[in-house]
Amino acid sequence: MSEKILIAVAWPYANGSIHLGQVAGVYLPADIFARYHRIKGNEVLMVSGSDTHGTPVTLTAEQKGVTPEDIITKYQDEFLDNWKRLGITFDLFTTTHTNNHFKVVQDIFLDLLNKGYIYKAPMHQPFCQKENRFLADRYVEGICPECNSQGARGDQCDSCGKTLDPKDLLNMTCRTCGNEPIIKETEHFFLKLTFFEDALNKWVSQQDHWRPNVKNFTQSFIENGLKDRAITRDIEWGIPLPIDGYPTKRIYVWFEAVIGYLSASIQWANDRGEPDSWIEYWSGENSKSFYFMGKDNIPFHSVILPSILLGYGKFKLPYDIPANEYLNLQGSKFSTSRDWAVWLPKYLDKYSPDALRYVLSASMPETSDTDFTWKEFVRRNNDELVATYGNLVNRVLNIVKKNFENKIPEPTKLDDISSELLDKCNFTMNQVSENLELCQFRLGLQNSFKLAQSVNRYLEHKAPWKVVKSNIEEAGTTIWVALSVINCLKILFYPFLPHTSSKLHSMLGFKNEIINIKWEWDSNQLKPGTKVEFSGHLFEKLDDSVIENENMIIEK
RNA sequence: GGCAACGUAGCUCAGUGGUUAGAGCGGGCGCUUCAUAAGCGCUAGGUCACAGGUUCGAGUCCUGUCGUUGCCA
Repeated sequence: MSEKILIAVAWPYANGSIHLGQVAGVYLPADIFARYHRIKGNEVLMVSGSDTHGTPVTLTAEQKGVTPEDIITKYQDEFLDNWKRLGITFDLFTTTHTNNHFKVVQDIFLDLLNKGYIYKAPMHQPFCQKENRFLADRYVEGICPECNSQGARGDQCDSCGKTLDPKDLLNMTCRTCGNEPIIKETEHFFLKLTFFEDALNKWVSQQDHWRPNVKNFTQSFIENGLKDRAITRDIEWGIPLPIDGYPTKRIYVWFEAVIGYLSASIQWANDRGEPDSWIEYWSGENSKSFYFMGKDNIPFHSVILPSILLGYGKFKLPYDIPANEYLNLQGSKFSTSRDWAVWLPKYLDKYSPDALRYVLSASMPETSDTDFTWKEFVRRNNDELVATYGNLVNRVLNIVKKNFENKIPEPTKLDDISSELLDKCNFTMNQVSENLELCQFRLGLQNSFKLAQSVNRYLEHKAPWKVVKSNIEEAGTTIWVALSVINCLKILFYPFLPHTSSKLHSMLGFKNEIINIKWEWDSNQLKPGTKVEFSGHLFEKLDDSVIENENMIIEK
């Protein structure tokens, strides 16, 4: 029976380009998972969108002298273009700046307010008297009380790295007008996380299928004591409160952004003209939800979102939260502000999407931080992707071209080694299936790759290029076996390397689109006599000069 | 300062308390030559950071030290 699989993917801030760290940790694993489940025959809903309401967005807009709308439009367009080129197949990639999202968030806010899970309380914030507004953390700067350096922001000192409370800054000034703000009392709405502590604790302790890092982190987060958190701010950019009397307050991003998964699901259902079709994904018996994100986002999905869902009461809690660690760049964390990154749009302008998908899948930070270097990128592309897989397809199709008039040969009797190799296809399909369902993407890729190596070994042993001179039937059988396994590789690699599998699909003589394939393999899928067509190498070899050139760009 | 994670082959990384610690790449030797100088086989290479402890048994669990990184105040 087919399942409903909700794939909820963390929302990128719409104030800068996507970098490879985000691809490796979030978007690529989500897409591999989605593609697998789709061809497995499950119904998949994969949603995400631009996070448009954080202070990063307003700050970027002010720095560039444009409106926040200009910024989010620009990056929303860029993200959509990037997903298309890299092959990240969202069912909907929306933004948090839509009427639908506003309405869904406000409904939930009201519901939780009425039930007492949201309450009002006073707090103290910096206030600029000249501009007559409260200042978000990043809108104030001053002297760091820790290291005495100038220019520390309200939330953090860039010089010593300490995180700060704005009211501790010395000589605090307003970042836009330069005046000294006062500390003023204001009222805010708080989410009563403390109320859900016991329920959360019980729920988390039962999640034995979670990754250990996610479960451990969440448990210690809860054991350290949850605090009710303010979910409103005195700002202009964001979602207004759905109650009278607070025209200058907005709902804070970390409350509304996680609700985006729900509002996006509703939007998706409306857009396809079946307005109730989202419900099964959120509350159906036969549904499971998976939330993909980087490790910095774990508590938002394992504590805050579940609290909101528990309070609202109608929907299932996350089934799994396969958060990844970080992909570092040459040993240091990717950093947007320091421009220490490899940017996805720049990458896609120069190199192939599947090369990146392969390299990042092979070194996906599933259990610990991993490292991206251009040297390793070129090496994996050339020595693994091109040499083992690309060359395999190349050499086999070449023999078909030279000796079998570009037609799939007719097999005769199979010897043991041939049967064993065909058996290994079924074995690998099951193995990789299990890997992917457990979100072990790196292992799944490795196991698929082993099958490609087996075919190379098989060819070495059978030497059809020799046998063809004396016994064309036997050579034809060998080539038929090799082609059958290559057809299996096409399926196995499809979640990882969709563009390549698509190309291979038509090379093997199939006329339908790749999306119509199933996660099912049978050696009879290849029909002897079918014309195959070699339409160029699957992968391009990269010159070593790429390493030097790209290193110069990131270290500029 | 507090907390957490990590430290395994030259490099990048796997290793649910249980044989002699693994893979890929790189190194060395050989075979092959259909193929994008690709492929296949063999081989070398480890005090599992260090020191204690628990255990019949520790890379794995505990304590401490050193080192790296991240998060928080």
